Amino acid sequence: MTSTAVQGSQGEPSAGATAPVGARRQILDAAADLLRHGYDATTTRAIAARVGIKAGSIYHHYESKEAIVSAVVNEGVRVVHEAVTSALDALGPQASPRERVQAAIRTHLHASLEHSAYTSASIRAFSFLPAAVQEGCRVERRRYEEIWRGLVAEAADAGLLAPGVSQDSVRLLLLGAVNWAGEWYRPERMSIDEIARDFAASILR
Amino acid sequence: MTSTAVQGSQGEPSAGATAPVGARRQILDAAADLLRHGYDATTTRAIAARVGIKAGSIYHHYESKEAIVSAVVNEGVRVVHEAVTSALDALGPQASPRERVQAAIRTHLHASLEHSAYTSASIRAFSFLPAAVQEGCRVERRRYEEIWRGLVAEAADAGLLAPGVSQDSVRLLLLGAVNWAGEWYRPERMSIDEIARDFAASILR
DNA sequence: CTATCTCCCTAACGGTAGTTAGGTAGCAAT
DNA sequence: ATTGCTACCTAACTACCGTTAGGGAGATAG
Repeated sequence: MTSTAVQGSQGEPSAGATAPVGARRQILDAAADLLRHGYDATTTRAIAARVGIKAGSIYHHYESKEAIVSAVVNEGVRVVHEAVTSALDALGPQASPRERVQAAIRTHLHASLEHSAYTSASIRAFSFLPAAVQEGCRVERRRYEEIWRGLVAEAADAGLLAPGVSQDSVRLLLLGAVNWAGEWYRPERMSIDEIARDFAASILR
Repeated sequence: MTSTAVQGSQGEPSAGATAPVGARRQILDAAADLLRHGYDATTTRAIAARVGIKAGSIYHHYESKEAIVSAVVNEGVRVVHEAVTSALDALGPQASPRERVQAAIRTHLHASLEHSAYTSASIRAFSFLPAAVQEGCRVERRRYEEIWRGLVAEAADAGLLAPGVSQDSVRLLLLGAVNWAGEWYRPERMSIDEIARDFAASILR
C-alpha cells in the first residue's frame, strides 16, 4: 500500500543505487513498520519474515541492520520535508502566514500519522537509535527545521505571535506538539484537520 | 575477591516495604538513568554494574527486570504528579488561571528535565515499554492528566483560550510540547522558567 | 557453638540477537 | 558446455540477554 508514497526524485528505476526497488524497498518497508515498536524490536529476522526471505539473505541487499534503519530514518525525514514543502508551494504566494502555518501543521501530521511509516519511525524512535544513525540524518533534520523557523518568522512579522515570546519557543512548542501527537492520536477521536486547525488557532492570534 | 564495594548506607533501614531503601533504591536509580537510552539498553547487568554488584544479585531485591522498570515508571509519574500538585497548592486560592497554568508547565519541566531521571524515563521511553509495564501505571497517568484537564478548563472559563478551540486540543498541545522538551532541551540555550513563560504566553491570551 | 537470615557471588541455563561462510538453483551470455 | 552473476538458503558463529541454582561470608539470636 505504501509503494507509491515514497518515490525517488532522481535516477531511473533500474539504476538501483539511489532509489531502492524490489527487495530493497520491501526490506525498508518492513523495517519502517517494525520501528514503530523500537529499534531492538526491529530484528533482522522479523524484517526477513515480512519480506518472505531468511534473515541471512538480507545481507545480500544491505550491509547491516544499521544501514537499513539509517535508510528508513533518512527517507522518513525526506518524505515529511517534501510533503510540507510542496503543500506550502501549492498554497501560492498570496497565502497568509496563518494559512501557511496551519497547512504545515496539517501536512506534517498527515505524513507522520497516516501516510508514512517511515516518518513516524524517524520521529518516535529517533532518540533511541544508535548514535551513528542519528548523526547520519542530522543535516536533513536541520534543513527541515529551517522550514519551521521561516514559518514562525513570517507569523512574527505579521504580528500573529503572542507579545514577548521568542520565536524559538514558538517553534519548539509547535514541533513538540505535532511530534508528540503519535503518542495519543486516534483517528476516531479527532480528525487531523481539526487538530491542525486548533493547534494553529491556539498559537496564532 | 569478595570486596564489598556496595556497602549499604542503611541509615534508616526499618522504613518498611513500600519505600525502597538501600540497595533497592540504588537499583531503581540506576535503572531510571539507563532508561534514558531505552528499555533494551537497560540490561540487568548494566544496572548491577552501576550498583556495584553482579547481575544475579539483583534478583535478591527484585523479582524481575520488568518489576524494576515498572517501579521506576510508576515513581516517575508519581514524582511529577506530586510536584505539580504541591506547586499549585503553594500558589494559593487567589492565583489566576494564567499563573496556575504557567506554574504547572514550569514544574512539569523542572521535574522531567532536571530533578528526576524517573520522570524523564517514564515519559520518553513509555511507549516502547512492555505492555504489562504500561498497563501498570495507566491509572496513575490518567490521574495526572486530570490535573491538566482541570487547568485547561479553568483557563477556558476565564476566557484565556483562543475562540473555537477544543479544550482537548489545548491540553494535548501543551502536554505534547512539554513532554517533547526532553528531545531538545539544553540548559545553556534557554532556562526552564523562560520556556514555561513563553509556552504559557503563547497558549493563553 | 549452632542455626538462621541477609546479601552477594560464581557458573551456568536456554534463548535470541546480528552476522557470516559456504552452498545451490536459475538464468544469461559466451 | 562453461562461466558468471543474482538471489536465496542452511547452518553456524560469537555475543549478550534475563534468569536461576547453589554456595559462601558475615552478622545475629538462642
